[in-house]
Amino acid sequence: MTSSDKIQDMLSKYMEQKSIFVNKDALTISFKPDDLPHREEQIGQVIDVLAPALRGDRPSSLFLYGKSGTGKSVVSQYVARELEKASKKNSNDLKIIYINCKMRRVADTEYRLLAELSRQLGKDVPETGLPTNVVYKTFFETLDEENRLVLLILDEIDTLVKKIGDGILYSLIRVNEELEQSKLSIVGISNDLSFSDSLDARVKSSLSEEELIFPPYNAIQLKDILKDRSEVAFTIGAVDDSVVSKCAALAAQEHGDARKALDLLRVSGEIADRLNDMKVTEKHVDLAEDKIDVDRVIEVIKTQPKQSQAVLWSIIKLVEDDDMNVIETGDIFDMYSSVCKNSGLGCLTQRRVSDLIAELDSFGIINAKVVSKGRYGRTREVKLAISDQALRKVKEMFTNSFYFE
DNA sequence: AGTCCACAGGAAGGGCAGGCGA
DNA sequence: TCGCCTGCCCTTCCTGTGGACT
Repeated sequence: MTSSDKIQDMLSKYMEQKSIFVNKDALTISFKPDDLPHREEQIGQVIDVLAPALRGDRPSSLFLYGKSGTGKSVVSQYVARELEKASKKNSNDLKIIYINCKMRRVADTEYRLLAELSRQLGKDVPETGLPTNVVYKTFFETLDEENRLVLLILDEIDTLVKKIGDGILYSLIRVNEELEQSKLSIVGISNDLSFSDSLDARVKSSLSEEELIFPPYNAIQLKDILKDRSEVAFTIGAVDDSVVSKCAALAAQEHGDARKALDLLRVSGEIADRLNDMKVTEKHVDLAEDKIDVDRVIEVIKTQPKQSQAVLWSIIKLVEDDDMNVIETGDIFDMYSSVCKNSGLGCLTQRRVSDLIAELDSFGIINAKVVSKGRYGRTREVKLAISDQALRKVKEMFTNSFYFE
């Protein structure tokens, strides 16, 4: 039997296997449900603010706050879709642009955001090369040529402002004064409740004419959501009530995050599927919880540049060293220098390594706390923030890599 | 009260790659 | 092809800092 035959054999066995999924998409965040349980009130409020768009009036700018997985994005997109539908019926044209500012290479610089906005309006802009003021001009002109109301939804707007400041928002707000034929309205979405405090007063007052706070879901509400979705996603009887309850409870512990609840249920199903089980059990949920955590860590680390990986590897080596109780920036830099020397990697300065440590902290891979030790200086105390299981996988990944051993 | 440590972290700018228009 | 512009990664230089020590 050739290896191709073997693979074909495996694939045909896979095709013969019965799946407990009917429509797995229903458990992903890209799924657009017909109903959004427990968000009726918020939907009504968003509609109240945005409905003037249907009469061609510019709606007040709107700000949605709430932790991750509380339904901000899904509600705003849901209302946007409905508005678009209604505007088509009324032959009152309305253009909606949705941008997730957390997406890499979409909104991490002023240039890219403006280029992306122009692109969504149908005007192609090169990825780099043009002066920013030219991209500005292109966007304004394209926007004005639209000759209609444009509703711009900026999801995770706090990451945008962290990266490039609030100047761009000021320009976007002011754009209405320069437009002759079109109108622009902004909906901002943020996970960070204190976000608006960091804004310039003028931006703050114009951007948050209307504000809405999305409360977290509780376990009972999460259970309702999961139940609805699992009925679409799974074959009848594949998921017990207890499994849904467990996923809901675990996600409720994590500030009522519906995304986490859906992930848990989906991965539990995938695990059951792979084990050829025709029913999802609580055991699968436990396995799913571990898997999600490990996958997240590995994914983050894999996408880091070599230098950042070398810093993390240095930290892991120090943690493994029994003599080290507390790991500090200086220790990490020394270890990092020797890792670089052994691996032939170019050695960065301590200043840069300090930034890489801060980055690893922001990814949740390590915990870095700035402490002062009196006359022995100021430093960061660093601990690993990943589970033993994830650590094992990470070590495996590093020792198998070309660079580190 | 003053000193001093070991950094944190801000600011400025260099060098590079990718891309544009002339 | 050249000059210019951008983002990105990095270095260099610098000021700031909390609290143990003197």
